[in-house]
Amino acid sequence: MDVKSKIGIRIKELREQKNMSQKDLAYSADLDRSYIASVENGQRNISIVNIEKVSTALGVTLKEFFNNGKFDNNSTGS
Amino acid sequence: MDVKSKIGIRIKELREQKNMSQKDLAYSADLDRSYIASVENGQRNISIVNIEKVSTALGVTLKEFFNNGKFDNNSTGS
DNA sequence: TTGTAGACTTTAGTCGACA
DNA sequence: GTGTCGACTAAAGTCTACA
Repeated sequence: MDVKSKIGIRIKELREQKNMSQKDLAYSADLDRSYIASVENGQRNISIVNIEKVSTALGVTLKEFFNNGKFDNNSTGS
Repeated sequence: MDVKSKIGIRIKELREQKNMSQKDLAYSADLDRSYIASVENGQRNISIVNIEKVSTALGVTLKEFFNNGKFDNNSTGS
């Protein structure tokens, strides 16, 4: 599984834990809702600045965001 | 301090631990050397795909990359 | 060995609309 | 509430070159 998908799944799981809609998250992170949708579906290569915005909106630090089994192995080839 | 600078410092510290030059890292991560330079100096908003490439080239997982005091607090406002 | 600059191509990210 | 599409603007990332 590639990083874009991992990030998307992580965002979605944190968002649902907070009972937020994509619209809520988009507003709170100051990003476009349709963009959040495509990121969650692993279609977009999100930048670090926006990952931080989303993390903040979800109430976690970057460290916490990445402190998850999904990120225990990189998908990049050797 | 903003995320772009934190990422840059983190990359540089890991790179120096491995005794790699920017050129080595660029080659290994399949990115441009001048680009690595500007990322290390906090001038670029690197994307997640490239963060993973760099992490892999540096021999750490994404989890390890972000498992660092610098990422304990987000710089994004409230 | 690293920083930066300029010109370039590709993609991130916005916005409105509709299923 | 979410996915996607099309058209748009801003910015990522490449490449060559020189201090």
